[in-house]
Amino acid sequence: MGTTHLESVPEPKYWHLKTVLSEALDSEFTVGEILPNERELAARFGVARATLRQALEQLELEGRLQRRRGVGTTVAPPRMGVAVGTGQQAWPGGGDDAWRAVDSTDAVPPSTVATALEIPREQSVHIVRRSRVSHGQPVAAELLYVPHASVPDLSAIDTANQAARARAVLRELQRLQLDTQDRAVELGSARADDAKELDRLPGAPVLVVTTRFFAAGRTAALSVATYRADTCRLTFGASGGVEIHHGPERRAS
Amino acid sequence: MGTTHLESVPEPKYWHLKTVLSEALDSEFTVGEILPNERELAARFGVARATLRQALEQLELEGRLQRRRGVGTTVAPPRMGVAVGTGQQAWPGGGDDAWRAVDSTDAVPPSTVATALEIPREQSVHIVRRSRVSHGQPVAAELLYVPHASVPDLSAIDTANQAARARAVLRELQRLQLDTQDRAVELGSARADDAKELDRLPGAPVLVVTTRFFAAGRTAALSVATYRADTCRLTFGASGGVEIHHGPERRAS
DNA sequence: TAGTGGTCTAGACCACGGC
DNA sequence: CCGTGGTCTAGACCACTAG
Repeated sequence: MGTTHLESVPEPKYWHLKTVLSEALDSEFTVGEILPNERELAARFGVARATLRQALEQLELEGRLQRRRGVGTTVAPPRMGVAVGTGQQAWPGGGDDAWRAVDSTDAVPPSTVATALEIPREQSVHIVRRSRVSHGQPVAAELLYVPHASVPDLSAIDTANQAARARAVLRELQRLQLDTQDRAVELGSARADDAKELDRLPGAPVLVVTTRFFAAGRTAALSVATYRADTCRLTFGASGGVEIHHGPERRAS
Repeated sequence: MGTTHLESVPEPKYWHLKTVLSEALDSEFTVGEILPNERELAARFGVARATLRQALEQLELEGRLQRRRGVGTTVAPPRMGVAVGTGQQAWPGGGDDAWRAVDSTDAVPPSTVATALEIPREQSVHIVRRSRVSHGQPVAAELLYVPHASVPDLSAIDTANQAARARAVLRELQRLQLDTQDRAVELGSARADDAKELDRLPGAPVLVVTTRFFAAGRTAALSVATYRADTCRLTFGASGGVEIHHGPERRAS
């Protein structure tokens, strides 16, 4: 990594810096290697630390770097492909699900969720919390909202064992005939509790996958899954996904 | 685990600020309304402008705000749902496609693309540029990579009319039997040219949708589509998608 | 030209992890 | 304890848009 200072160009310094660092990462660093600290990097490039940080932020957003307070900045491995839709539709919690049921509560959902579920405001639903781990890393946290009407036969459950309660709700769900489902993906920022579960700071960028499950002409369940945007590439369809990534860009004129 | 975790963790100022602003947006502002400028807001909340900006950045990332240099900060409308997969598989450019072909060139793709296409490095391919507009706003820019082998009958085309050339490539593609396709979504930041097309600054957060098209046992084409992450919610499946969102919405008068 | 958001600086202190 | 990244300040100037 050279120490050449930056020329005065119309291009913002942090943008140029990001490009330089990106190329250095490609050619001079290996995955897992730790970079010089921010104060030294800033000095080396002749910019303020805030400017250097702006470039690092971008690279972290693109999944090239990983920064951890008290530790340092390391070169991140390529994003892992995380299968989100297998093509065929299926209830959550069935068969070889990648999720682990954490617990379940009974509470009033946010009004936006109530609207999507087509139930009255202030009506409580089952809220199942699940988490997903891939390659030894936590990659997603999910809240699954299930109206009582969708699992009418749910017997009285030992409320002390929350995980068992969660599994019971999922089991009851399987008995319904799944009509269809639709899905949406958008960018969000991690709430404090999700951030903790995902081992990130609050506000970290996440991909929010919202899935609506329809059965018997109703919205039978709603899943809001929060994936780490820095480490995950969400894949849809049969195969494992595409391995397109950063790297030298070239374009015709 | 017997210890009480009542630790009074001082919440970062920008995080608290974001919460306060978010609530204010719900209750005291209407879509399209312009906020006080950053210097005034910072003074009003008793923080430095940089701190205030950190909060605004988050809200913009979540699609709550839109900031335009020289103009001001406005309350953004809810994200628009943008259909990305209709469920059934289809070639790009067929029928009622939401895309507009811009031009086409013949060039060597990035090495990552060459790998995905299973072609040798340094081998040139057709690169079709397309753009997508929704509700009067540019929402996505696409680069479609088509190996020459996929469109062998493409006749000599008037290279002066780039748009016609692009349409010709797409037309030839339809003649192939589409076997299957897979798709991946990940977070990225807009390259300079994409940013310009999307009417955003370079580095703006985007959702990158990579689609691989298989035909005759080969990867016949590869699409890399870049969607504005601030204004778009990508929807999959038959219906229009879910309308999960932050708090109460009100319309401007 | 006036006012906005975008960039940048040179400091300071804090929270966390490892030693 | 020390070194790391995370937060915050109080300025400055630049780039853009609109009247």
